[in-house]
Amino acid sequence: MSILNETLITKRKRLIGELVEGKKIAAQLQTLLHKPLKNNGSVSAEDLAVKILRSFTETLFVLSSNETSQIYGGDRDGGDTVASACSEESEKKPARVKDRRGCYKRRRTSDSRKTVSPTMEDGYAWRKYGQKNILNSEYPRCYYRCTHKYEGCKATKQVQRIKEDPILYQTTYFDHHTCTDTMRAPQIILDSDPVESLNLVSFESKIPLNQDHPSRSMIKIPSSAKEEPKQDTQSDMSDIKSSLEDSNLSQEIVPMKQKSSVCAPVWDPKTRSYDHHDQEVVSSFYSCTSNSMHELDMEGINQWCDIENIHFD
DNA sequence: ATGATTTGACCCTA
DNA sequence: TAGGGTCAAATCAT
Repeated sequence: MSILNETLITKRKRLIGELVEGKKIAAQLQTLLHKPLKNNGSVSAEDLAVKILRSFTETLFVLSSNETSQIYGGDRDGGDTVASACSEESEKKPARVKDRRGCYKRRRTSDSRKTVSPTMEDGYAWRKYGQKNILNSEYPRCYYRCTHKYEGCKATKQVQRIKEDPILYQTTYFDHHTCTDTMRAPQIILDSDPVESLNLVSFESKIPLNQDHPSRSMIKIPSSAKEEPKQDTQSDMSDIKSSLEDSNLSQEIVPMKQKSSVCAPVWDPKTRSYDHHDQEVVSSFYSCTSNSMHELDMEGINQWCDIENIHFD
């Protein structure tokens, strides 16, 4: 069996595993939502929501990554690793190194994955390390690296607003996260845009998933929708609800459960993925255009997305 | 005090 | 050599 086939099978298994896990946790969340008072606190609704979101993000990440980078792990000739040798050496050098010659190589574009999204959030913890004005670009390009760089994770990304559609961000990812799940823990963020807030939920890693940690969900109260999202406001799930109410968004929310009808969300391909040739590879990121996500109809979702019955040829 | 962001300098590559 | 990617001191935020 070829390496390519083995990789595809591994990828499929990972996708199925993530989706099945997500469904399982969603079912737990459903139970919890129906009997919130009987929960003794061993697992919170937020924990479950966080796990679901992490599962979806992993799935989307696998789908949006190209085969080549899956196979070679993004460093097949050693030329893609930017500043890796430099960072290793810099740990030994306490002061600023003036001579940075040979410190890094310009990365190649062959192992990049592009996405276009109304939010910069993607479920990972990033640290900004630079910003540049780009020629003929109206908006600066921001450079991020994984928060866990010094633990060995080489993932980086570049984010830039799209000139033609400034509410959208084009994100280019380089390398893959090698930081483990124990390093990652999503935080729920509702996008700053009032409408997107209802439809797009993203999260970023800050604390270990498996740690017994106080609630760290966050919400962006709709403010200036044009501002770049900041992620420093902590609140719990009740805060999210009250925030929505405070921001008058609750008036726009239509309960999802409507009599006996199965209500499946309507997905809008706002976010697209591209390979390094700018060819659209999969419409893997969708935002829900329905304003009816206030109450989850898990039965409907189960029918709408029978994950465990997915078969691959 | 600690961690994140800003920003100018430095360096590499097309 | 210009443009783009990264570093790291200074600054800001918590």
